[in-house]
Amino acid sequence: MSTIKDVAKVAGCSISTVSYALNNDKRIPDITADRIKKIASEIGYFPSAAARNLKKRNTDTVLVAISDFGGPVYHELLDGIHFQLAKSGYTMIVSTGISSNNLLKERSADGAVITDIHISDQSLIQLAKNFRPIIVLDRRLKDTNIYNMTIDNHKAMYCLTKDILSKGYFKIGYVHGVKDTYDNQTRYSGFLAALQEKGIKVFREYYGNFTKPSGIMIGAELLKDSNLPDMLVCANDEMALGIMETLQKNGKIIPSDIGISGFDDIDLSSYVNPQLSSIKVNHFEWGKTIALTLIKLLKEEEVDIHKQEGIIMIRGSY
Amino acid sequence: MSTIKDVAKVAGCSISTVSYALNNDKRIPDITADRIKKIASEIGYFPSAAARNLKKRNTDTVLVAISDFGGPVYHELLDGIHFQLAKSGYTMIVSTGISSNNLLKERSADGAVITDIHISDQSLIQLAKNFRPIIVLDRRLKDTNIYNMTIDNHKAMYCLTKDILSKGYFKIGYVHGVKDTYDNQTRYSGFLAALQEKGIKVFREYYGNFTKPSGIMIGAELLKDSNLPDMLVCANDEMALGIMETLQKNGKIIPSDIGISGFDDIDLSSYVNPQLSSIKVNHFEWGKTIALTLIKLLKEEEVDIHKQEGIIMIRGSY
DNA sequence: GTGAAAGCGCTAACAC
DNA sequence: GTGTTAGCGCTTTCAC
Repeated sequence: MSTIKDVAKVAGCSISTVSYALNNDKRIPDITADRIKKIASEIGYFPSAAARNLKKRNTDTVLVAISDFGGPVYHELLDGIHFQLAKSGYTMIVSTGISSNNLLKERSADGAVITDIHISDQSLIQLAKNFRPIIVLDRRLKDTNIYNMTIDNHKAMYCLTKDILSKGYFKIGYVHGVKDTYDNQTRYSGFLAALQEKGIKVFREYYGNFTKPSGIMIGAELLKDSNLPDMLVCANDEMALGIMETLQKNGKIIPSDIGISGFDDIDLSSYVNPQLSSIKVNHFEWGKTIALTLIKLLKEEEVDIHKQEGIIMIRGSY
Repeated sequence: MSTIKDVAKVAGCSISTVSYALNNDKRIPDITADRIKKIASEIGYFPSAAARNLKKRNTDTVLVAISDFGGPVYHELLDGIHFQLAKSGYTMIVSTGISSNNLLKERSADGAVITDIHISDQSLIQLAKNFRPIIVLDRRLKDTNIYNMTIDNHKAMYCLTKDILSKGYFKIGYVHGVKDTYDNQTRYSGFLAALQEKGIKVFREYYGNFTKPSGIMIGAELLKDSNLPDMLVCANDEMALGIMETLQKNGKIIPSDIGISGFDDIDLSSYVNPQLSSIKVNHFEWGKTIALTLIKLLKEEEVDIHKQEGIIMIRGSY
């Protein structure tokens, strides 16, 4: 492993000159700088992140902490964040579980984006005190260094429900995800707002947990019911898909017997028949916005945090 | 930001005692150690990764560099690697693109797992010189610090083809992925080996690029052909799915008109009708094996590198 | 059992 | 334009 000293030795100058040259300090004339850079590359020198981070007290790195790598939603989000970060000269690292904790508390990044329900509000608040800005995507949380950027669930669900109502549906059931999550609550509230505006009551409510198996169970429950809703608004696609599959297997026709809608627009929703109407978010764009916001925060510039809009995808399922 | 000095001040001892206590050095009696730990936690002290890494010349961190976050295969692999790494006290970071390069060259991790075709063999070899062990999953490459761990494509494809032959198919076509990739070559060679064993010639070969659109194009090409193969062995699922969709849309019945098989067993392959026969790898287990191997390498223990076996999933598509 | 001190590889203030 | 040097926050050797 070569160090800055080795470069200085070969170049016949001091280590500070090497440092200046490699960091493009204007005081070093181009000829000298180029010579030094050439030497550095010849002997295969790269500055040590550890040493630089220690001295500069920053890492030029952003951490993205996620729950797991299997979520159907994250890919474009991560790609979008990385795209913007790279463009601005930052390095992005992604982590899960205990690794996220280690990286956060030992300050291995200058800022972080969190979408990991396994990290409690408590420990996030504690971590944030020692840390630089943290953007949370999966909850609302107000504290030092913590910023919330969420999808405008309420608005998107409100618009979707208005569209459903305009199609003449009125026996409308709602399928909840995990009850006290931010996503479930805000989606539900948007749904309710649209119904209330028309003076319509919720026909029935069902309780799932955002997974397909919970949708399958709700589907089975529905089949026993002689007085079915004519429309089912689901808090996410996975449950909607589970319900749809169960209903169709048992001879129900969608959308003529019963309409159904989801939220998230996962890939599979375009593969089923009829295609599932849902709400989609341009995650790549959202990722870019998040990264841009975090970069401003890191530079201590003014930020104006806004919610990401959902896009309503009306297809064949209602 | 509190440092080790702050803890020492409050505890009324030297920084070395704090360091010993926090690192569970047996020389410090439990009573003292506990007192110091309590103080540290009270003032919210966590050691700085940068300082520790610089002094210890290691990071206890492993980097996993991937092509992008959208690949259908990676989730369980990453989860498997993380599971094992966490169990052994390592932190895992995942990165793509330029970030991977930065992290690698600045030695932000002690070892790395690479599955990113965008990193050239050349730069990998160069990076590996300065770096600690690197395990590559997506190619064969022999050099200092570089270790290959791959799926036994040849064997899996050989076994699948043998099974296909035993079902009586003999006009067998092969659908290539990107021609000169490791995956394509080894899968093809397994296919050929099984045919040769029976003295059967390849009926026809088709050339795709591992994507669904390329499968769709091959499907269109097939439809123009009056003398179709009776079986299509594809280098991966995505192409197989594209072909299948195109053929079915045009009235061909699978498997009676033509059989088809894939490789990778992506989720979607169980959703189509008939379900696609394919080769599956237990990626979570494979991830654990990879992590275990890397940990041994980091500890400079003996390793015995073996290929991961594929599991043949015979379903309805042939 | 505890402390003083050296030093990991850099950056940057300061001197010339 | 270049060099000397202090010091970032730790770990660890050595002394006591």
